[in-house]
Amino acid sequence: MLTQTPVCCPVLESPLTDEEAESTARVFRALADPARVKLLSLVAANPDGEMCVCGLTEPLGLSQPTVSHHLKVLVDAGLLHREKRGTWAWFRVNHDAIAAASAALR
Amino acid sequence: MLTQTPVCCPVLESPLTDEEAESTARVFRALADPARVKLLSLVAANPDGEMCVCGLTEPLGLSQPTVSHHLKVLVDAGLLHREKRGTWAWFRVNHDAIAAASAALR
DNA sequence: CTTCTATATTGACAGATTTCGATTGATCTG
DNA sequence: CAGATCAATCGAAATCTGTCAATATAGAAG
Repeated sequence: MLTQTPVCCPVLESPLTDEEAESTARVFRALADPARVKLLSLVAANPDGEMCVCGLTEPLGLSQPTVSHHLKVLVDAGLLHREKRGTWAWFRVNHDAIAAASAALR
Repeated sequence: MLTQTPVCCPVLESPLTDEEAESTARVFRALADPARVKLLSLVAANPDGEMCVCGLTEPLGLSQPTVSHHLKVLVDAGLLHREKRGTWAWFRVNHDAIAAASAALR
């Protein structure tokens, strides 16, 4: 259960408050696992810009529940967008959130 | 004991290999804790561009060994540079590494 | 050489994370 | 409705992480 949407704050400009540091670290924590980094790159690299779980399980070499878990972490962090269409769940990269994370390090 | 220097790879361009994903996640893992994000911002915001452990323990509200631990994680990830001068250890932000992490998300 | 001071390391513990198998829920198809 | 398929959730095991107190190390000062 997510209580608030994570927001990335500029890290190098001025000392962050506890809340800002917590919120920023939350986003980077979502990027702190190789499986999730790979998931992001797989979804982003797909020509259609979206993929379903069924297309992600095999290239990751992890079980379906594990992939589902990692996708949830990315969605909760705001880095992926999930859309359920019929039985399938389609994921797209949230480029705004990624850009915010990138900008936080400049 | 660090076996290899972490390298950030562009996440959104093409699917990453296992090694690239591992290496990239390692850098973000260093940013995945509020104490370390705060440490980075404290060092970066300091006019001199460097700080010693003694100046970082109090604003973090953590014990000296814990701060020392977090600083080691940041140094191992290449995000901070440590220079021992006498009894003091001075830390500077490695702006190249930070820029690489930022660029990996573009 | 002894003492003091600043960091680093060790050891221990609690809590979080990763992972899977089994199950559930939801939707499509016959 | 019955069966099949895709994804999410649950429960549990193993591992990793953050934290501190205690100790070690290394340089500075007397």
